[in-house]
Amino acid sequence: MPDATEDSVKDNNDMPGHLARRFQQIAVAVFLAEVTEAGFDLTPVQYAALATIKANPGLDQVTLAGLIAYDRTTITGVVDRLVQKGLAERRASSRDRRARELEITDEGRRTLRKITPAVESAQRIMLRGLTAREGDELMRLMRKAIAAGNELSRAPLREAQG
Amino acid sequence: MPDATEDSVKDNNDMPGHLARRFQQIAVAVFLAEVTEAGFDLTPVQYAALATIKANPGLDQVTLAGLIAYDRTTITGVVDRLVQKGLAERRASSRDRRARELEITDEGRRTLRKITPAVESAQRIMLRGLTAREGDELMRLMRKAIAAGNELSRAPLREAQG
DNA sequence: AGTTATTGATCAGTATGCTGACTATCAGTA
DNA sequence: TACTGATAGTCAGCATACTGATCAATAACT
Repeated sequence: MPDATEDSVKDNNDMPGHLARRFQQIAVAVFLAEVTEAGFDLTPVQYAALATIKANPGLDQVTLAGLIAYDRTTITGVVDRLVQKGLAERRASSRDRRARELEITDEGRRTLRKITPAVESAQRIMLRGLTAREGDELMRLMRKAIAAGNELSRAPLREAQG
Repeated sequence: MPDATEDSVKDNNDMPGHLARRFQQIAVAVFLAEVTEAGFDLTPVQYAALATIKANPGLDQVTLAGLIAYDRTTITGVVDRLVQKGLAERRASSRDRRARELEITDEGRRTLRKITPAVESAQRIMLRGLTAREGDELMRLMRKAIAAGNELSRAPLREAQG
């Protein structure tokens, strides 16, 4: 029985930060379970990076980081592992010798195509307690809160520049 | 300009998992910014653990993990750091020699009391893009989704046993 | 009692994420 | 052209989180 006397501390369930951590924790677990069961070895971050590389061939790492709101220091390791698995390639840019151009490999494309059902299944499972309308509303509210707080983390979302 | 031809991959903003990661990322950044500005050095996880230890004196690490839905292997390091900072104590249990009983120290109590405004401020800031009603609704939907997915992660929420 | 199963805690290993620093390179300007 | 500032990428260090293993101790069962 919790000792709540003179307690200015709210219950965890009233803390959006705690709920966010918990929801994300479940989301990651569901993603990994579905992807593993489908026979693949790819984390949520690696999946997002690979899909973004495919959609934006030749992009550099900073752009990739901005498109999915990672820290640029995290991207280094993520791309390392994608390259090591043969799913992506990292080439020196000809226009800017500081930059690396990223490309998806055929194997990466194949993986992405075959993994999609598992990923979509995962998204459904993590919302399975909600009605379709509630799921949409949850996503809308998260999008809105995220938009307002975008600049507050070190890794804000950045649009690709034309 | 993204190449979306024949793309079965949905936009990131339609993926609850991605939105969850992003929202949590902002939540952590806001928490750390507020707490640091208030002059403290405590992570969200450390704060949650410390508050739970205070509310449940003498609890063991597995119980603590269950109350805030951490993995038990993560708790070891978190408690290590709380002890090292002098905010909590870890004692051998007399009833079960495998277990450690956790207690908050006076300094931990003092820290918790003084840090509370910063923590509450952080919770407001991470919802600042939403109306009060929307913030409540977001929390309600997250709670509902979390309840349905509780058993899907390795670290589900567990009630304290009487 | 003796065997088995379970449990509390820790550890090794891996993968995010972050801060802050550093190198190499590029861009703008005096 | 030399200087200044900004930028791309990496690295060291730290703190979550997870998987799977191990050890000691307890609980359950025969």
